Amino acid sequence: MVKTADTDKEMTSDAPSSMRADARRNVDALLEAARSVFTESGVDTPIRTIAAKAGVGVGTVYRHFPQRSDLIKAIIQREVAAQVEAAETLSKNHKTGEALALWMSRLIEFVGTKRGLGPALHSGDPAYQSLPDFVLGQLTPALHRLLKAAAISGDVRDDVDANDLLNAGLRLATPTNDGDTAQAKRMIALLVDGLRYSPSGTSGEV
Amino acid sequence: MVKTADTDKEMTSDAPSSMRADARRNVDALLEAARSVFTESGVDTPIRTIAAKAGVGVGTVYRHFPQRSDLIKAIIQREVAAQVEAAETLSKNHKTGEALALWMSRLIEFVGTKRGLGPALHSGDPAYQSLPDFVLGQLTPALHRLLKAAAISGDVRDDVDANDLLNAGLRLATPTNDGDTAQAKRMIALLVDGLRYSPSGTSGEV
DNA sequence: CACTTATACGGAACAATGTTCCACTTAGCA
DNA sequence: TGCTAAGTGGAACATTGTTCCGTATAAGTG
Repeated sequence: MVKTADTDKEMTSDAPSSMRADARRNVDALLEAARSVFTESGVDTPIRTIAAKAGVGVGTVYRHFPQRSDLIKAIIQREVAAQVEAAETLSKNHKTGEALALWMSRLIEFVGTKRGLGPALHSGDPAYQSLPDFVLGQLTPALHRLLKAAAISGDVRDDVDANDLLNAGLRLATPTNDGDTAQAKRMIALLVDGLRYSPSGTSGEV
Repeated sequence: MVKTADTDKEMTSDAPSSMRADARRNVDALLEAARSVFTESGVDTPIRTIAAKAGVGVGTVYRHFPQRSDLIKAIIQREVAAQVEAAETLSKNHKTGEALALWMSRLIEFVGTKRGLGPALHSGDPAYQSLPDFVLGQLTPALHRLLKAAAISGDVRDDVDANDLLNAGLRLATPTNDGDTAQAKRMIALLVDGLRYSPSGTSGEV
């Protein structure tokens, strides 16, 4: 279910047509190699391994993707876009609160796609530095809209920041080492219930 | 298995008296060096650096602490014990729900103590492998008691697993790269509010 | 097509770090 | 004092990130 019917033309989204033919070919091969390696072995797989799988030298990898995060970004672009689109779709087909809950839950599949992506997002490792900005930058506006709509309709409280919620969601969505997502589901659900709780009652302060 | 009365003398907790004097000296020096290095530079500081700071060779480090996590464990033992003790103290001085909330919030200080400890707990890196088991093993029973008490008194719902909650808490408690804990506080508070919400639809909402 | 050149390539080379191994040192003991 | 098992230090090897540069070639140009 991950792979949708791609047109068979590789859409690398990273290849300005001004690029030399061999360069383009190598970029494509790298993306292809990285895609499979990231899924199987994780986003922290050695560069040499990816280079070998793509049949190029490491120099070529660094030429096109100076930082590891650049390679990851190129690869998860689709997933990020899909997550953003899901916000649109969900809000059309569900009540605001439910749409929000479903979108948050969908973060689990988003993060689960590439092994190690979750930890990478919060590790602070300089090799991944630009990843959080990229992901948060894309997803925050989408979540913001869902959250605002749900707040206005009264499905959830209105004192929660989209950025906080997204960060929390991404942290909880990261699967456990053994790849089990059941716990993630429960934790996300618990967090979402926090949105439904109205602090106006008793406490809520710590 | 609770720690029995530590005296305030340097309690390395890793030094059976059967140990040779020089070995004991080295272990102490290592713990001292590691403690400061972990706080300043993070738990992923190179072994060589720690060895140098302690004035020993790397072989000596590996002799006493075969895995990096062994060194970390020795160092955070106090903090873990303090967090466990806090459960006791809090439940004596607060209502059940409040005690639970405060304890969850205290995870932020616990995790914030050593730079990089949070990510290490969830990274899946084999060098830290035994850490999660160690930490969860100590903290889960404590949280379980708090959670159960709060559920019985009706302060929180009763369908949440202590392990799930602890995992979630630890993930959310991990500070952002810049060391800001404000967001962590808000996220934890939101999670705790999820405990107060009753999924059956009625009772939780006042 | 032959020639030129900017572009790209590959991989050797260097640096940082984890980890092992063993010749040498020394604490504890008789 | 001398013996021996325990402990030490750091050289040596393995892995990986990253840079650099001599070589190869795509794509124009005449």
